[in-house]
Amino acid sequence: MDKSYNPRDIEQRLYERWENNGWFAPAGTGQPYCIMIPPPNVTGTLHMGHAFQHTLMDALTRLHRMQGDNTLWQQGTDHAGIATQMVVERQLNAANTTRHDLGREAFIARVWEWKAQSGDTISRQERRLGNSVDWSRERFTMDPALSEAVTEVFVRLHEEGLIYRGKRLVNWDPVLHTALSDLEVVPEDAKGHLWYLRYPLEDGSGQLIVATTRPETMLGDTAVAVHPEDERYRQFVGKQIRLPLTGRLIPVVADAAVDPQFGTGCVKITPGHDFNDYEMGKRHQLPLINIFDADAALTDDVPEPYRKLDRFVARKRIVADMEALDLVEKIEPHALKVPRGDRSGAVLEPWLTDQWYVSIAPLAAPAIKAVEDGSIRFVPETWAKNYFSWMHNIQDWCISRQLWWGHQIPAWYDADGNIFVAHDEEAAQAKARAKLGRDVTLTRDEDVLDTWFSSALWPFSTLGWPQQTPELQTFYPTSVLVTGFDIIFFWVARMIMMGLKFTGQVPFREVYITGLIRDENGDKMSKSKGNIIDPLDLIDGIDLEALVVKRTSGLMKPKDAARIEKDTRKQFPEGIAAYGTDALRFTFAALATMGRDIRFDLGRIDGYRNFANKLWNAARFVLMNTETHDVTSGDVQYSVADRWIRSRLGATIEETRRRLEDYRFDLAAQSLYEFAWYEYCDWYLEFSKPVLQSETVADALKRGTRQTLLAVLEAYLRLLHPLMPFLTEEIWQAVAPLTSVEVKRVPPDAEATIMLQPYPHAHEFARDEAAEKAVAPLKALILATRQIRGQLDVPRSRQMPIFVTTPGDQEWDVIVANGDLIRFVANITDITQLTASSHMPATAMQLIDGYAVHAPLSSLIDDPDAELSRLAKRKAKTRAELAKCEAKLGNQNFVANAPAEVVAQERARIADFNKEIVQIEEQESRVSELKK
RNA sequence: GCGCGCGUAGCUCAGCGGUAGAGCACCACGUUGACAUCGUGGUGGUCACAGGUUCGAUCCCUGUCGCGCGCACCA
Repeated sequence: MDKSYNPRDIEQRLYERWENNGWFAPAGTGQPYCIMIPPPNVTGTLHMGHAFQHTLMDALTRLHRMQGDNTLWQQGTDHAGIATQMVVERQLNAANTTRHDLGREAFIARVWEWKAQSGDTISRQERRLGNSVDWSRERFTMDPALSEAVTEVFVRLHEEGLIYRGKRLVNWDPVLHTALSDLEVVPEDAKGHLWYLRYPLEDGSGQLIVATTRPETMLGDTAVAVHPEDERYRQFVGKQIRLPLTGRLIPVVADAAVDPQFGTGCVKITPGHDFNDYEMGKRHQLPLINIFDADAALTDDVPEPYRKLDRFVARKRIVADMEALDLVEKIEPHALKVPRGDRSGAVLEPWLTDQWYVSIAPLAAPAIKAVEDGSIRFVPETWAKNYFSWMHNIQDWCISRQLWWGHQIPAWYDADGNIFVAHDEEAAQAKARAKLGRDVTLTRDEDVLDTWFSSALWPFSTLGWPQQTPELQTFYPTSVLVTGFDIIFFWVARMIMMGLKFTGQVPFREVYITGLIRDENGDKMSKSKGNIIDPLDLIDGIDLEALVVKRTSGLMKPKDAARIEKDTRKQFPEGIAAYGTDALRFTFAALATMGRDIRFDLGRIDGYRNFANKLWNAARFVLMNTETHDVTSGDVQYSVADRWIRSRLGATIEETRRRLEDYRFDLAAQSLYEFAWYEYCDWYLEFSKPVLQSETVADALKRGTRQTLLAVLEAYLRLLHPLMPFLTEEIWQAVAPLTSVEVKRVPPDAEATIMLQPYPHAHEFARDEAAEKAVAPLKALILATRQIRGQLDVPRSRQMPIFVTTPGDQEWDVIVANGDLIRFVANITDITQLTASSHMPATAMQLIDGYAVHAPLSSLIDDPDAELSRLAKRKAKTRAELAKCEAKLGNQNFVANAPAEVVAQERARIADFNKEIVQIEEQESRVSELKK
């Protein structure tokens, strides 16, 4: 092995080997375990959020595969209708052409080209992240088989009356020229105005003043409404108003939906362009006037001067004209929410169109029940609340989109407007013939389905539904869905509804909701903010110039470039270092705390890269001390240290397994980190050195230590593998052959891989209380000696003797038995038990856990004050603690009410502190002697 | 307006009724054969604030403040 850990050298090579051996495909003989990847959009590349979630999914997948489960991680991508169409349209615009120039067929061909390219990029990224997805089963939402599932679902829902075509107001995107579902509307805070307009009564008896944020819609007004109880206006109800600018007569109606407190209490009613007004219009049988076209410009149904004007131009014009007529009472500033499309950012317009809808209530009821009765469990549970509140208020789902890229709706129309929904044109024709008794000319609906319609089927469409395939029977319902809270409504809820509807079973048993990855300031990462980090740049590194170019090119608003460049240069003056996939993955795991967004902190990945390097070097140490020896045959004797580290590994296995089961990847990572660094490397490797380097230690004992070094490392690598797949495989390949563990190979003549070895069980490394207890005095003495050295600047290279007192004789026996070890690790000459009659030279003293360690230092004679000040500090600390304890025990209520255990513990502490103070004071007087 | 989350060391975050933790940063010392991507020691905290419950509260409850998010309203 090389002296330094270099991830670049190992990662790609290993991934190819795993993939080429087909080890990602389900092959376990145990329970089925399946995770459906949330299919990334083929709009571009994977971002940090993907990399994060994929790390967790891969960890779970690898864990279960090692446990022998029949494990499938289903890979695939999503066609992402609007988003992808926009990307390709933008490319066309850049080339000074449009999709309309190309025509539908050529345009779609063009999108397929883009899909191939983007899909390749995504695959490459997945591979670099080490994701053990089953590539042989990769799916795309517009694959023929998946499209067939979409058609099947559409036809069946239509047959049951759960899909219907309706004419009503929808959220219309006047830039993209498509309808959107409610979920795709993002209300944005805006500063606008409230215009108070005078509407004269037809009989000349006065006027009503209406307040509106959208004066241009007055051209479509068909009533003015007041609250029925509103005394101010009761007399006007039923009268007619002469609508200014148009001269139309509209009634004054009374409706309880009017808020008398708002504005003047009079509302202009525009049923054609406002959801509330639409409802009110229905209640009062008001006519509906459509004043906007698909671009949200005014139609020919308005007075001539305003025709063809854009809505915002028309607004100015109308306000000016009203002012000229002295019909504007006043204008107030007003904060409002403007509805914008989540993709285009355009201000949406409520618009009357024909669209397809899913009748949602019958689907929602069982989906609510599934979460209520625990068939599906949210982790963390708090997200179930959000799910319920949305599901209880859910509205019918508008599924048709006026786009080209997507699943075309399987509906055909004849010349009379009859609708025939069927799997294909032939079947539609058959239906027409059955109904009309003759052949007719059919035209297919041009619209496509909301992209989430096919995503909703993903858990079963990828497994072959509507066919009852073996895969479907084996892997459905899937085990867990790992995704972000931002798509609970878009995706999770809809999968549950569709899954229950078409398979009769839940699509997954658990939903693990991750936090969102944010930048170091807590901002969402986005291209326009210029704060995106490509996960591959963390793996491979990137220099500053390349990073700046990457962040500033292809911006929607090119003028952001200067700011982005400045911020980037400030934050990454050196660019980004190459950390490797394992370090990135471990960082994601360590940051994956429950129910909290994640600020991505480069400091963390730095630390975990170092961790990888630490393991690498620990492995080198183990190998260079074991490779040239026959470790597996001959007598074996285990030292206290050997038994201790085995016991600690057992505890770590237990902890890690438990944490992974709870989806506490952060705590699993922490337990793995702490064991490797603070126990195995910091202590056990040091303990092993005196044994291995001694010329007098028995071979059996050396063999015991070598076996332990190897066995603990080998099992630990398996324990860590789900989080750091590459490093663990690379080291394991070198380590496993030296151990006596039975290596699993499938088939028997196959190459060995850590991927398919069993995940460690705690019982393989049983707890050894006696060993754990025995190591405590060794650590205490070594730590105390180091503290003396550290605080008095005594270099480690300077040997010295120590005098010690122990809490009891047992501990002293342990110290005697392991004297060589302590002497070696702490670089000590002699260890002498301190008795009342001991004669000591000038010493520095350190107390720790009931042990006192004295180190004779000639330098103390020159500077006793250094020691005295250390002692004074320690005494103050001890006294403070003592005072707290005494206060507690002085409280009768505490003694009476606290558990006996706690009271006893406090009493013991008081005794310990008192003993410490005596020891400190004795030492103080000894040192003071030196000053004389 | 309803709901949710968060506020712990300079920074990023664990913890959670009984002696406040980690990484990074910082200070001092140190290259002996695993590792300077390192080792050893150290500095650093009224656990946002105020009440309450409790023998005991960073932890449980109530309220306040601050930050973020979702839903609803929004003429």
